[in-house]
Amino acid sequence: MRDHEDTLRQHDLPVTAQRVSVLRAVSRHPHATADMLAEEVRAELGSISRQSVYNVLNVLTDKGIIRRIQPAESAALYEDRIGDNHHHLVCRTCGKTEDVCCAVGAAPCLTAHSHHGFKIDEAEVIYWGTCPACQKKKR
Amino acid sequence: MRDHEDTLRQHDLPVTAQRVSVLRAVSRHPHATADMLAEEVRAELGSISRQSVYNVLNVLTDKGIIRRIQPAESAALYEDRIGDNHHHLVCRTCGKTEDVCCAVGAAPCLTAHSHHGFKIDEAEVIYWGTCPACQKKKR
DNA sequence: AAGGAGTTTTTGACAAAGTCCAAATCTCGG
DNA sequence: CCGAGATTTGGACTTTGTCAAAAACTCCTT
Repeated sequence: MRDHEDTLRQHDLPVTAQRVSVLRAVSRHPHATADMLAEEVRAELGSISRQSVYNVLNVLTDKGIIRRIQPAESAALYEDRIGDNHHHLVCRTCGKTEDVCCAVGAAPCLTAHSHHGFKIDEAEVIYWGTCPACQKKKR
Repeated sequence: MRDHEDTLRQHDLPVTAQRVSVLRAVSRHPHATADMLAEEVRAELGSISRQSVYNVLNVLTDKGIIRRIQPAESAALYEDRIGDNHHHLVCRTCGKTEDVCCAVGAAPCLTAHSHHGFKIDEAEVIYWGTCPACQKKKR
């Protein structure tokens, strides 16, 4: 938690209980939604407004302290782990989300021939499939 | 339009004016939202309910006749072009979306070492960047 | 340690994108 | 042309998130 306070200060963000707690929650629960994180924070702080959760998540995302991923058909998910260009694996049935190391190497897909004059700054990859548990259920 | 009727029959879907018109609209405007498509259909048919647009789009997507893409921060987009494993390039500033041929070759990313026991069936890639027009404006 | 400027948090209204449900309408095979 | 079954409609509702103004807090300065 001290770590988290330091992180905030390093980014010139005033330290508040809400921010520290959200940061802790994200860190404990990678791939959680804003709603799930709000629950976590409430368990710790007693209460927090929905707006604050969004405020904090937006600020942290803007500063690059956390990363937001938004798989289709789902609310945004947040994670701690940044700067290592990993991708995600999402179960079509239950939504379970896992990290996947970059298949090809380092920032591979960025090699998209700078098509159409676009200046590309990120390649987002989501693998869709069925998780082990859901594979079993269906059979 | 005849083509579209045939497409529907081939998939055992009763042919309705709404379906044919939505299909035409998607075909004319790749990367359009449900809302934009509803406008198009209204221009052609006079009217269509919001629910029907969603019904039709969902059915067509389920049958694999069209494809739905859902970039972060945007409503779902629909497109005609399927089965060629192409990806997308989205402008962070104006949302403009373009097709990109698969950078590496054929279904490349699917090589994600079937991690975690997941059965992967699709690799979705979105390249984020800035389109030429927005690059100019910013300077 | 107290004061105050500038941020954050809170509250409550609002918006966009979809879904749910029941009633009305339409399609297509016989 | 009929009727069973699928589709379309309209309206309420849900989810996820943003806006704005007032209250509360953080942290720098003294």
